[in-house]
Parts: sequence; C-alpha cells; structure tokens
Amino acid sequence: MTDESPSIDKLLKNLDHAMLADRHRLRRQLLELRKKPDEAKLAQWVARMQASCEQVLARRASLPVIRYDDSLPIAAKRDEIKKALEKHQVLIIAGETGSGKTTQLPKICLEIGRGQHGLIGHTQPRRIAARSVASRVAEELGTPLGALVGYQVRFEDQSDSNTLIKLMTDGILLAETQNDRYLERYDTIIVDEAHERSLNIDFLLGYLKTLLPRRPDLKVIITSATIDLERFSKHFDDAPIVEVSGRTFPVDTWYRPLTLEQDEEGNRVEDDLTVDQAILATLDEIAAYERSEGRSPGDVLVFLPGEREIRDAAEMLRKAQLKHTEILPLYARLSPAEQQRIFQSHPGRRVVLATNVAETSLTVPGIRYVIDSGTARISRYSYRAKVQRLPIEAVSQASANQRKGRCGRVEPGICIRLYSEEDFLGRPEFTDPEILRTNLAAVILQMLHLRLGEVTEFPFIEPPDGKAISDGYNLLQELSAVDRNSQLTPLGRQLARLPVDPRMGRMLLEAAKLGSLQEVLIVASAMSIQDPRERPPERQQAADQAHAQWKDPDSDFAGLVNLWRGFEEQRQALTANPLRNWCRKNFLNYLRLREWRDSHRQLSLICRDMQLSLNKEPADYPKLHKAVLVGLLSQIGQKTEEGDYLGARQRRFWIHPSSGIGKKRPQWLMTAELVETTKLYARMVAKIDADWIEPLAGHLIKKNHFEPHWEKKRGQVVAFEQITLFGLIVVGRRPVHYGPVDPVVSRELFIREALVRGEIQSKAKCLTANKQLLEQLDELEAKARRRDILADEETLYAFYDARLPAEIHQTATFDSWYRINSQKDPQLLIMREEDVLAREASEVTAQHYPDTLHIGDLELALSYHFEPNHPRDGVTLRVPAPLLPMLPPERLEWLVPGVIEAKCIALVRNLPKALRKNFVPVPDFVKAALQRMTFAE
DNA sequence: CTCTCCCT
Repeated sequence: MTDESPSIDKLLKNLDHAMLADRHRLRRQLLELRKKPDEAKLAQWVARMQASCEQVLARRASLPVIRYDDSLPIAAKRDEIKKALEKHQVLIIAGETGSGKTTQLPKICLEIGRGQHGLIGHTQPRRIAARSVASRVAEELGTPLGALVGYQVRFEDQSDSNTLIKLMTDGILLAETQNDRYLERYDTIIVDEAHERSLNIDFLLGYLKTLLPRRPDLKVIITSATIDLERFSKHFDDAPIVEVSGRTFPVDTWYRPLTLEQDEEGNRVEDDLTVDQAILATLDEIAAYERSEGRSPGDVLVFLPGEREIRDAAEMLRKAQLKHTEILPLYARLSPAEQQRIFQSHPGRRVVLATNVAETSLTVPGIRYVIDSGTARISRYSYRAKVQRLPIEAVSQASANQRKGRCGRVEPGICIRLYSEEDFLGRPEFTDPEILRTNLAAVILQMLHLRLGEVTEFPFIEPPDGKAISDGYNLLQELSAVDRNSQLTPLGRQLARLPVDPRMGRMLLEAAKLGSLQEVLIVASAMSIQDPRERPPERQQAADQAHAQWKDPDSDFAGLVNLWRGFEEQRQALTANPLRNWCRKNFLNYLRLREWRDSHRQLSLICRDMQLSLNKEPADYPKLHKAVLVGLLSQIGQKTEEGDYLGARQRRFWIHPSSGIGKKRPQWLMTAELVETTKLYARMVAKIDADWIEPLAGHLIKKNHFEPHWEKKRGQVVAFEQITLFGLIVVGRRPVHYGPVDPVVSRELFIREALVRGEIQSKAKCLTANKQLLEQLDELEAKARRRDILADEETLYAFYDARLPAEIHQTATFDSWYRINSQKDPQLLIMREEDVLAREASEVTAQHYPDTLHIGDLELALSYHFEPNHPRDGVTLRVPAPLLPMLPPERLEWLVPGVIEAKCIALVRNLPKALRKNFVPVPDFVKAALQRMTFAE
C-alpha cells in the first residue's frame, strides 16, 4: 500500500463539495484509482474535481439579493417553511391562489442554500404557467429571464449551466428521468399544483417516492390547493404540512336549482328551468341585486360543459338583447386571437361563457360573479369496453369550489350554483385523478423503460386497478412493444424514446420499414398538437370551403399531408406577413402551424438519431396507410348494412361529421380516435384495404378452420380458414392446406380417403397390389353371399395407421416416402390376406363356386354378386343370345354347387304350410336330401 | 350531423 490510500479516503469525503451531477462519476473514478493507483489519472481527476467545486462556488457567488414582498400571506410562514425544510426531506405546502407560494418558494429555497450543488427544479402543469412563473421569479430577483432563473418547455429551453432555478412542465421533468435516472441535476424539486392530479403529477409523485431513499440530499416540496392534503402527506411518510392562507375576498354562494317549484301540497307550480333560462334569470337577479346595492355592473363567468352548450347559450343571450352586455365564448379550441378578447377592456357588463379551461388553465380577469351549471365533460376510459367516453357529469365539490374561487380575486364576489345545496353536498369530494380515467399504456411503457419494477407494486398515490394495468399491457402487446411475458421488446424500447402517443410512435417505426416515414412524420406530429384548422362559429361554411382544397376523399391522414405540403409551399414562397395573411384567408392558425413544424422537427431529429430511414420518393396510399394501420389495429371497422361500422369486440361506431370521408363510407376503415359522446364516434379516419390487415396483424389474428376434407387432385387435406381480428372477420372462407395446421386429423383423413378408399392419384405399387387383393376378397364375399369375410374399413385403416409415419398426410410426401422405403422393404404396405380377412372363408372353393359353367362343349362365364333386390343379385350366367335355346333348363336349376343348398332351403320354406311341416327343421332336411343326390343329375 | 382539458 502506498500512502495514497488515506488521501483518497480524504478526497472521498470532499466529494460533498462537488456538483451533485458530478459526484457519482467522481466517486466511481476515485474508487477505481484506489484499486489501481495512477498518478497521471489522479491528477486529471483532481482537475475535474476542482472544476466541479468551482462551479458550486460560482453558483454561490451568483446568488442575487433576495427580497420578499411581506404583504404576501406566505411571508408569515417563511421561517416555519425554512425550519421544516431543514428537518424533513419532503414538505407539503397548502395554499390557495394569491398566497404567493408559487413565486416565493424558489426564493426561500435559494436562501437556505439550495440551488448551489444542483438546480432547484420547479414544475408546473402547463407550459404557459412555466413561462410566466419563470419570468415573474426572474423579475423579482432582478435577473434576466434565462440566466439564473430559466425555464424549459417542449420546443423551448431557456436555461443554461448557470441557472439556479429552473421552471418547467412536469412532463419535462419526467422526460429527463430517461437520461438522468436519479435526477442528479437537481438538489431541490418543487412540484406545483399537485392537487390537479394529472397523469404526469401522479407518475412524478410515485417516482419521487422511490427516488427519495436513494437521494437523501434531495429536498422535495409538494404544493397544492387545500384539497386532499392528508393523502399527499401520507404518501410521503407523514411529511409535514404547512398551510398558507390565500389572499382573496369573501365569495357568497347562492343556490338556484333548476328544479320545479311546488306549492304546499306538492303540486307543480312551475316547470323545471333549462340551464339557459336559469342563466338568464340569474343575470336578471344579478342586475336587480346591483341596483339595490347601488353598484355598477360586474363581469360574469359562466361554466358550461361544452362548446355546443356555449353556442346555444350565447345565441339565447343575444336574442334576449340584454343592455350594455357583451357575450364572449371561451374554450380551448377557440383561436388564440379569440381567446385574447377576454383580456381586452370593455364598457358595461361582460358575460364569459366558458368550459373547464377557465377553471384552471385560463384566468379570466375582473370576474365578480360566477354562474356554475355544475357540469363538465369528463374523459373516462373504460377498460371494459376499451373506449374513451366523454360524458357530461356533475362536477366534484373540489371542482365546484375551484370554479367559485374564480371570482373574488379583486373584490368580494358571488357564486351562483344552478343546483341545490343538498346536491352539492351529495357530490364526490374530489374529481377522480386522471390515472384512474385513462389508458395506461404510455405510463407502463415509460415504467418498463426505466426498469421501475412491477407496475402493480409501484407507489402510486392512488394505484390504478389491476385490470386497468393489464389493459394497458394489452395495448402495448397490440403494438408489439411488449411480448407475451410483458417484457419490453427491442421495438418497445425504441417506442419509449419517441415523445408521442405509443400508437403514433408505432406508426413511425413501421413507416421507416415501409418507406413512408416522410408522410407519417407529418401525420404523427399533427396528432400531437391542436388542429391548426380554425372553424369559427360564425364562419363555419367559409372555413370548410377553404379547408376543402386539402381534403382527401379517402383519408383524413392524407388530408393532413396535403395541408402540410400546401403550407410548406406557401411558407417558402412568401415572406412573414403575406404568409400570415394567407393563413388567415384559409382559416389556418399560424401559431399552431408553427407548433406542428416544431413537433415535426423534434420527431424527425429523434428518428434520425434512431437511424430510421427517410423515404426519398413520396409514398403511395398503401405505404402511408399500412404504416398508420399498424398503430390502429384495434380501431378498424367494417361497414354494416345500416351504414355505421362494426369494430373490434362487436362495438358499433359512426364516422364523426368532422371527417372528410363521411360521404364515401368505405367498406373497411381505421380510426385514430374513438370517443363516445352522444354516440361512439371515429374522428380521424381513412379507408383501408381488408387485405392489408392479416399480414400486419399476425400477432393478433385468430384462425379458425372448418370442414377439413380430402382433395384427390391436390393430394392434400384442405380446410376452410376464417381469419378474425378482435372478432371482425377479415378473411371469411379461404381453402388452405390443413396438414401443417392439424397433422393428426389430416393423416387420419389421408389414410381413410386416399389409402383405404383409394381416392388418390399415385403410382405406389402397394396401392395396386392391395386393390387387387381386395377385389379378390370382394368376389369371395359375393360368392359366399355374406359380408363377413373381408375386414371392415377400420381394419384397413388400422393396417395403414400402424405402418405410416406420423408426418405423412399428403400424396407427395407419401409417394417419396414410399419410393425410398419400398426399395429396402418390397413388401412395405402390401397387404396379406390375413391382414384383411375377418375369418377364413374355407367354404368358398373353386369347386363350389366355379367361374365358368360347362354345358356340352360350351363354356360360359359365371359371375357373382351379393346385393339383395339388385337385378344382378346372385349368380349371373352370360349367354350369347343365339345360344340361349340350346341351354337345358334343368342344368340351370342346379347352377353352381355353392348356392344349391341355400336355394333349396328357400324353395322348401316357400311351400304351403301343410306340406312344409313335413320337412322340419328345413336346413337339416335339405342337407340330408342333397347328400343323397348327385349334383346336376 | 359535432368532443373537456393538458403534456413529453
């Protein structure tokens, strides 16, 4: 041992001064050096170590002066938070909007020394929020955005190596786990808005739970509205909760249920109100209230479940011609320009009719009244029906309270609920988290890729049902991402790298094989963004007309490719402003087109890294659509007589009216989206050729065989094959060689039909030899007038069965086997009498049953037939007509010795009873009589 | 004859 050993131990202790992200590597290298000392390498190591420590020092030195706004409610809790953070690894912070938690927490973290050995990561559920929080924190710290305070969202990274606080979407942090499994870049992680319980948040909370013991230096802060806090605390081993009050004004709640009014006897006085009527009545009530209080008109936010309801309500309110009132719709699909109108100033009263966007994503400013219809469209995936549903449901108490909180931010507000208080109290406390309402394939894929162990064992805050998990695996199996044992396949590993829905990712991988990656990149990127085609409510027809130029009559996917190419042409020909004009004229949203290009570029780069080959020539319809089909195998449909479609597992669906192929109704189609609303609708659809399905779905199809039968000409057993995919008949009745499918049954049929019954075209010697033998024996039976000499078919079957190898079930292989083996054994398969005789037929001798009859010089042919009631039954003597008169009738009575006894017995039995009774028992009598006679005399 | 919202 050299004296380096103790110094290395000292160096190991100093690792705490390095950046977290470097420590793991530095430690490993050092341990290596302890085993194999190397001066030069050690010097290099020390340099790297120094660089890392200097980085920490530089980060510490870069800390800006931290100032707080002491008027924010969180200011009062600052010390409590600091102490809790020093003592605990995880802290839950509860507080409503306006508490200042989002902007102040990162600063508190900086102040207690976090952010020096690694980043303070701060996640938001939405991109806009990540950007705007980053810019506010940067502003409060007096630093430019993108330096000490940065952000990263999809397509945009405004952070660098000096960044201390990084805002990002929770999706970005999750994506980073792929390359940084222990999240070593971070020394602190703040998960904001955890109460929203999106799929990403639940996955992240589970992931962090597994990470904490391996990263004892990591601090985690979970922030949430005051919703279900205990659950978060329990999840993180009773982590402390610090509650911060909000800074809002009181909000009154008025309950105005739609139910009918009743008199004292319970009779109906008035009918139930519609939601629209109730909104109008409420607006009247608000106006009256304002008059009585002497207040100016305040803005109203109305929550409705969907676009349709918004459109109807808007029309109704316009017709009511309320004075000084502006009606604004607000939903996510509206173009950004139209959404912006809620931020423009206005005279009089504004009534904003909104979907759930206004509950969390968009904050409508200056709202004094909220009218809550109490309903929303909530996406629910049914693993039983394997269908996404979008029913209108009563919202939870938490959601209703969130809606209520949308007023009272600048002055006291009033929330009018169009349902009763009992109704409210009877509702579920919380909205089901997304993880319980969605297909889990994407999450499982990521978990498998990260090797997180059994999905059922993963510490989800609310674990999904086992059946939902296996349903997720089913989809992955459909996409060939996992094998039968639920293990990730090489293809699945590629799929996990693609930041798109697994179905879309699968299309990309297939496209590279089929030579349509160019086109499928366009399709897959389009489907991960919002549709860039705008369809403003007032100008729907004009919009449809403008979009018609890109339509493909058979395929909405091809329509997307057309649109992309149309836009690319213009983009290259026009400068910025004319291009925007062109977009406006054609009802296209420029920003979303840009997102499309961003998404396209991101996917293209990843595909290039994965060495997927890009086709040079444009792909034809089949190449593009076969690739798409591989991602959508369980979402195909066959047209029914009623004009709708029959899909997987007997489910019926309709083409959504927004599809461009609605009129043509192809026989077979596939769809990218199957959602049940008023009906089960298919939204992005394309015609497919049924012949494509089977080759692409080899791992999923089921084959059924029926009516196996021997075909002499083919020399094979043939059965009809039916091919089904999820119960849909893809191929109905196709004749196939049955041998490989069921060799046992096929061999049986081959022996029975070909060998025993002789239905075979073959020159094998044994066949002719056996045929001859059997013909001889057949004649024997005819003479004996009994069918008990020749063994039955089963004996013949048994003969061949015992001698024929198991794998022979068709003429061709039989012939070659026989040719080769009969050379060694000439008697192979040749029957001997004892093989086929049921008994010895010794009574049938040539003497008793001659083949010719001699009468004088004549020799006439005799033949025998045994088939009662047949004209030829018995013995037949062939006589040329001219010789007929020469035959003595007495001789013909005798005929042949073999049959005389039976003939005589029959004769005696036909005598009248009086006579007959003298000769009993008849056979004995006849036998005795014949013995005393000479034949033919 | 028309579907809430968000994210890699």
